[in-house]
Amino acid sequence: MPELPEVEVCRQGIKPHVMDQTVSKVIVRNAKLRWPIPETVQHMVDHRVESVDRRSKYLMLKFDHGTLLLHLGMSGTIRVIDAKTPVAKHDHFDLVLSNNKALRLNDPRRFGAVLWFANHVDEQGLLSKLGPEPLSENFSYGYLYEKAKNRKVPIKTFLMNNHVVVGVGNIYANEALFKAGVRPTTLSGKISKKKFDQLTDIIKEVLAAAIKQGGTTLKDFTQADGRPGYFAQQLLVYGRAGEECFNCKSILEEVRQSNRSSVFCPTCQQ
DNA sequence: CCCATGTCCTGGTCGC
DNA sequence: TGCGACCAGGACATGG
Repeated sequence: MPELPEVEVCRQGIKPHVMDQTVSKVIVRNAKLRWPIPETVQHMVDHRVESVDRRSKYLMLKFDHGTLLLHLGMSGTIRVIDAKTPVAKHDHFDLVLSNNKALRLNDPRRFGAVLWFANHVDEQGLLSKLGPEPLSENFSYGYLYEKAKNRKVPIKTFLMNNHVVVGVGNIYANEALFKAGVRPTTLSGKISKKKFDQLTDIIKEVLAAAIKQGGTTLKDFTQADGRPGYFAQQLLVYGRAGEECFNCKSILEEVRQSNRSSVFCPTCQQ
């Protein structure tokens, strides 16, 4: 569920409740996430949240003496709740705040992460090799073209590589390539600068549109099954293999690339 | 049994 | 041959 738009929506949603609050308690119910939750998360107690930022799909809560890094993995969700809300299955971590609310992480598959870094988080290896934010000015015309020179990896795999650009997951990679009329299997190094620049615009548009609708996801989030469907209606190719292309009625095809499914229109994406 | 929105790590390949 | 960049696939855990 968490692609970049949802993480950004999550950030915007939790920020007003968390900003400037002091941590009163840190509860670790299950430390076994992607990496063990370190004991040092207790260092947050009695310190104030100074900012709520995002880099790639990482949420960053900054304190005067360090940074809490949160990643939702494949199945994580974060909610701001009353601190006394009964614990549910897979509620692994709470950050209890002085306003009697808590930031609660639920993550069935436990691919997420909760990490504490004293001082400068940006120097850590996790963030140091990441490509530009797709919605920033650093992701500009010419960037993808230069980065793709001499690369033989298929464009779909290229776009999903965090060292190239962050936040483009499987769903949005499929969608952006359809909108750009580029077949996912096309070798990156063979794509023209013009087409790459067009793709740059489309990636920004698709992600921005998804963030805009993300509010709905957050609002519906407390519902029983919590499964967001907000983007499902918007998807043009993802999950639609075997169905008709909305543009030309051809039957959409599916291939597997790097162990992930790619869906494309054989007519519109030559 | 199949599949699944992420991403780190390993080991192999390629090209200079 | 060496080295570094690049790349495919495995691994993680749970649920539908």
